[in-house]
Amino acid sequence: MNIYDISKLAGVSTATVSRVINGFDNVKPATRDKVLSIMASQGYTPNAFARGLGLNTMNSIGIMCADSSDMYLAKAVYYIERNLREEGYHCILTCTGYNRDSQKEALSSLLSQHVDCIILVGSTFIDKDNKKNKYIYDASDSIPIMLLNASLEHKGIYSILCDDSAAMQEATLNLLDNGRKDILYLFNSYSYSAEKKKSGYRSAFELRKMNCDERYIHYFNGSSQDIEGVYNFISGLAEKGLHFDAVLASDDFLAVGAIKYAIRNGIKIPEDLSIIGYNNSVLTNCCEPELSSVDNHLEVLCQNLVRICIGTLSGQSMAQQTVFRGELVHRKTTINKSNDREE
Amino acid sequence: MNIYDISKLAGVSTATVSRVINGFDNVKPATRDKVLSIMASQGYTPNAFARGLGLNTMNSIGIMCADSSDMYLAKAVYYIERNLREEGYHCILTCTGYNRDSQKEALSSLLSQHVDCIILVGSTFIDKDNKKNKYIYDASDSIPIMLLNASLEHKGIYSILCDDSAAMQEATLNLLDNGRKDILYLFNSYSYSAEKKKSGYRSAFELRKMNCDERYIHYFNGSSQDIEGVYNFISGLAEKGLHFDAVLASDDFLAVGAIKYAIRNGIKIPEDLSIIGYNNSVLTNCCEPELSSVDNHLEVLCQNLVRICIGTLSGQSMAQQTVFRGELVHRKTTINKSNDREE
DNA sequence: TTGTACGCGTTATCAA
DNA sequence: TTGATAACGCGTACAA
Repeated sequence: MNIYDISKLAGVSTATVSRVINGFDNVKPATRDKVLSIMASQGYTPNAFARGLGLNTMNSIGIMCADSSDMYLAKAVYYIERNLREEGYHCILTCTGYNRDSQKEALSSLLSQHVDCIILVGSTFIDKDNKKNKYIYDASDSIPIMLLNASLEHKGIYSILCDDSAAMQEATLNLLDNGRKDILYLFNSYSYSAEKKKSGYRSAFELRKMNCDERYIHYFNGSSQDIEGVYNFISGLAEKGLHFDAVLASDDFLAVGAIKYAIRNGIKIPEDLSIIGYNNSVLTNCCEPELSSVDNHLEVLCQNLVRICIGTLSGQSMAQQTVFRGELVHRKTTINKSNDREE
Repeated sequence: MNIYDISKLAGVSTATVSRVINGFDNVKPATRDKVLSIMASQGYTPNAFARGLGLNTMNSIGIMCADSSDMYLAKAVYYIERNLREEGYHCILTCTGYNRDSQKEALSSLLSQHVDCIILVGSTFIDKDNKKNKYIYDASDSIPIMLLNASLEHKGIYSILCDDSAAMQEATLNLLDNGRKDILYLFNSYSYSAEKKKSGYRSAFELRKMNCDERYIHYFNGSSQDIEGVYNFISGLAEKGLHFDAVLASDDFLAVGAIKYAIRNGIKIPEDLSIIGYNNSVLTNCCEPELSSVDNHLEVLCQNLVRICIGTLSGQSMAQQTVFRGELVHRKTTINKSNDREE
């Protein structure tokens, strides 16, 4: 069943059927009704491939993310997909992993699929050595590229992010201003976003004219599922003589490991150990005491990303960089001398 | 740059270029090399839409899931996407939500995109009233439909699932055989899979010639993010006089709520309260004590789903229903008199 | 308001 | 081993 069949049944030309399909108003109402009823009775749907060939688009958008089973990335993908779908686009999801070659391959695969736009979810796709970002710059010559939680300055690249540095600085300041001296900083990635967080931690010390001791900054090289591993990691640091009265983590799961460490060693939270996580995920609610964490308003980020994406695709000129502020959400693992806000 | 341009530059016909592209062997090596080098130098890629129009496929597969930010579904999507990508397919993801009309709409949207196959992730798409599953049966007339964690008997529908009933029965038996009398059963869905779990709970009592008291079966109507809500829910049941010495939950987050209840009320786990969750998610590791949970081997399910999917698409005759067994993973919230296996 | 005819870029069939 | 050409099904100038 194609447009020819419909046109014959309706006794009109394919052009008229096409006009009806695409809602043009220069069709006599009687003709339109007849065509519509025949299309309905035949259950006819225009062939998407033929349409794509002619119009050079199938209204599809590529979403790249390293690991859509990661809680944070999964949420991002979810928000983005829902918003795009409402706008009539469908999403091709590719989980690339963290290997750069796989990521490049996935990108060119999407390009060869002729998607209208590609969204890079998370900063793992950006290289510190800017020359190595050429694969992204090249892609942006053919279609718009959207970056979530990362930033790259280039025509055709649109960055939507939370100021992770400021958010982490705020969290660090909260700890310092509540009398914490030895803040263990845990991170598990060297991505763009992760480095920003770390710089926020450091800058807080500068701001308070304090020395930021590098011995308190530690990289956990393990899976985000392996909370027991985090516990062992922290225990190891303590056994080596490192003393700390606070833990600040670049991800909630690391902070949960710290809570485990405190509970198992009879350390009081938050009196003797304050703990702050990042992402404000469900993990914050599943431990006792509940974890204070930085919320970077992912849903808002995603809504704006889609807004800018759609705007760009419809030819409007949109902001190249859009930055939001994160927010420290206090729960039970921090002392909050100002106001003890509850969720 | 299209196949005509390449053919001109190479001084051959488009047919020959097409043969080279598709790796046919009836091309003179010298010709092939020339065409290949020209394609490479021009950075030529065949137009996917034109190819799709001719072949009536773009090697794309639709994945429907209600909520890809749900931890369990996110993992499923991840495994499926990775496996399909390896086989040369790309995935169109649609997050439908739990509303049936939205789900139907998403399904027909995928059909109109001419995907090669549709995968329904999770049993929320299946209706207890089998007549209402017509939309799935209809779809299966045009392309294969794969069901993860659900089952429907029909030509063109392939079901891959874990025997949730048996797994839940095993978990219940473990509790009963360790002397638990009053097992609170918590669930949060009426899906196919959820009903199977519940029936497993009930059948365990039958097996032990015990009475299954319906007053112990409770539906939590809230978000999986709302662990505090679960805590309140359980507290409410206790305050109303319900006594229980075990909690069995259809999802880990419900079980975590039970752990909170025990901790805050000074109830000893597992001595005075045994708790078992379901899905064996990361939540099992982020609480203290760590949660025993049923693992339904999601990765294996997904691998097999993709295997069967690919087989079907390549014309092979594949199993209509494939069932795996779940497994109770003991951690710190259960007594395991047989063997205390650790992860 | 409607119809004709061509272009979109492939693949596949057939003939050479 | 190669080439000419007809599909594939739609959108759209252009003509009427």
